[in-house]
Amino acid sequence: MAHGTAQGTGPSAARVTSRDVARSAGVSQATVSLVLGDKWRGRVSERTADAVRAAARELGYRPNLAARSLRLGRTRTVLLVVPALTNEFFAHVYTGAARVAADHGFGVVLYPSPEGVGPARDPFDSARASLDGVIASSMAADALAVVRGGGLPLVMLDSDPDDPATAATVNLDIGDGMRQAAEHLLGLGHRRIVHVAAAVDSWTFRVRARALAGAVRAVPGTVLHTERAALGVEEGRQAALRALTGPGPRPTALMCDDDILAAGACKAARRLGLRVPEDVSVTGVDDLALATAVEPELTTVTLPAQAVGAEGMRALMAVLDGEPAGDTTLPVELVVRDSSAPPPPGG
Amino acid sequence: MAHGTAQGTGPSAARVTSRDVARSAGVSQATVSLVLGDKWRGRVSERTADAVRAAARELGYRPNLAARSLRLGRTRTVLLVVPALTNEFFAHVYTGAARVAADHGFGVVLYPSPEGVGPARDPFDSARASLDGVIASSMAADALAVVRGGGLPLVMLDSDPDDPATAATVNLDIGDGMRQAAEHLLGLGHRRIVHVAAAVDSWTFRVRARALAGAVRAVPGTVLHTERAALGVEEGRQAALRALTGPGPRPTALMCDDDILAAGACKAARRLGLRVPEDVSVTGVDDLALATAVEPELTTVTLPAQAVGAEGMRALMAVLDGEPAGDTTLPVELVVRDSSAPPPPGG
DNA sequence: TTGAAAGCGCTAACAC
DNA sequence: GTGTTAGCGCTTTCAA
Repeated sequence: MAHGTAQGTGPSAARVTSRDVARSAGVSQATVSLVLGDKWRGRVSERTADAVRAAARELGYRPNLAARSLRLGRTRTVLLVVPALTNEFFAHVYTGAARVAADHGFGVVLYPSPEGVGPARDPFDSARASLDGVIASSMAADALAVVRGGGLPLVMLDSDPDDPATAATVNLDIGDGMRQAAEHLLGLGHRRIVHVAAAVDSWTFRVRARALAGAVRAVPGTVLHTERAALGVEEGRQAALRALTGPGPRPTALMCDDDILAAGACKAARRLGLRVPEDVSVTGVDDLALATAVEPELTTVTLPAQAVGAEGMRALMAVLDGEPAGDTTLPVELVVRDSSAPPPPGG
Repeated sequence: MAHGTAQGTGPSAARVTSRDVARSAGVSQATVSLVLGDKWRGRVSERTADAVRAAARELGYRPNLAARSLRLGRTRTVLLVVPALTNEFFAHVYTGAARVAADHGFGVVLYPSPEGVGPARDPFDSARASLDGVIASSMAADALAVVRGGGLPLVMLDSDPDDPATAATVNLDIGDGMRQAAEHLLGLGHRRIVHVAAAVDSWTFRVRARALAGAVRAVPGTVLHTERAALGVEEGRQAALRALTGPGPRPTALMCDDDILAAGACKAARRLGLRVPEDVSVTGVDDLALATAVEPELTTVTLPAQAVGAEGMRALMAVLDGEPAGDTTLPVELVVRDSSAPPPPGG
């Protein structure tokens, strides 16, 4: 109480340090550190410990993280790099990752790679926290270099497992998801399919294209075309429009690389006077809130986003503990809703 | 595991420090600090400066932020607390805030208050970075206490400007937005309106309700009811269902507190065999991507989310510089799209 | 059971 | 112009 107490609103009020606590409790600063760091068992008397804790509470003591980090050489903070904040998928990844991190006493700092494309600005400069490790999710190829630069343990999510610079990867079996969707449509009788593909150069989209092509080719008499679109409703609409109005017989199914493109595809169909799913079937990937917000509700591949984040963080924690951490692949599942049906009789 | 010495776990290579740079450049460590901190003009010779920079680049030197923070007592990092990551609005707030922060050499750490409701876990514990200031956006009343606890300069976004603990506020003229929407519908001839209100106790939603009630009451012969819903498509659908199937004559317009609820309202209408906008008009607030992803595209109030973030950060920067920072209110605007029209003839 | 002291990497005041 | 030095607040030996 001697000097301006702890919780002044202003920045001015001098911070309470462990020395203040020590003085107030009548012990040395080292003892404070021991007690509050929970390392006092059998080294400090119960009574002293209580006094320290009381004093700390009283003064509103908060350890200075910068000092601790400096001393320890570790920050207990990891960076999560995502291509976009606007996509729910990454919000869920964050949630899963943050939960596991918290269990280990770690914090997670989010770094949204600007615009999701192009080389990210240096996150090690922008996120001013010092970092113990990095998790990067679904990065486009050219945004990767920067993430790698830090020389920190790196776990990649939804990315090429063969990348040599990563300590571990956690992937979605997205290829299987595309296969499920394709087989669903093929089973319904569709033979002319257009892949409305994301115009993003990343592993996850390359896998989708490959799996889709494989599944469709396996059935004789099928035709697969591809239309590329940037990730957006309007872009999806335009790509679908091209697909539906191009030369030759009209496709009966549009398989979109994500739900946003699928929403655009539905709009394109509707504006052409086509009904979904009676005239055209549309499928997405992600199972965002959007998938059930639109009408008809989308048949889509649901992705365990939170599990991805959680597994990724577990892997990183293991790496930081010096344990090995291999590559994980999480299963995904098709959810059939109202945007897919057998092709029209003539189709 | 008691490893007394420095860099235990990390990526083997011991970190390059400014001492290493100094040794390599053949100067003192202080000179390195001067040069790299860009404070050398007229104190260090051009040649020495060059040598230092070359050595730093050569060795891949990165200053230890923890040490700098400790020394300076400031971190050049601010925390942005948002109720939910899944909402695009906050993603844009972040973008605006981060841009301004970067211009001032600051970084922004995002703290998504868990679940958007209920008391947030302590962000000063979770976001491990030490902080210079806090910006909080659209917080529910009960989540606020925690944010306030840090004793740091606090700027509130989209929140009660009369709150005494804040250094500054940046608000949207959301009341005016609701008024615009109401007058739009009233002007089209609607007289039975239901407010599909967010079941969230925060300033922004209280203002919406009040403004809406005021605008509707100003026109004689109008009836305004309220249905409450948690923020979600399904919840919005159910609330709208109640509104459309309740006793008495059916409302001709549903004014929703945000686009997500509006999407749900559209679904409810459609499932009842009602057309939007011919039988019921629906409006939202936010102008998310969702607003133009659904069919019909939503008439909604567009919010300058990025400007909110940018203004908030400017205010915080001012406060940190010891300058005054008042309260700002940003205008909003109704965008009329396809979900609103005159009420049906009999309506 | 407790205290004294070193030192993490950096910046800035001050000496040379 | 450049080097020396003190010290930010903390954790952790080591000595008492």
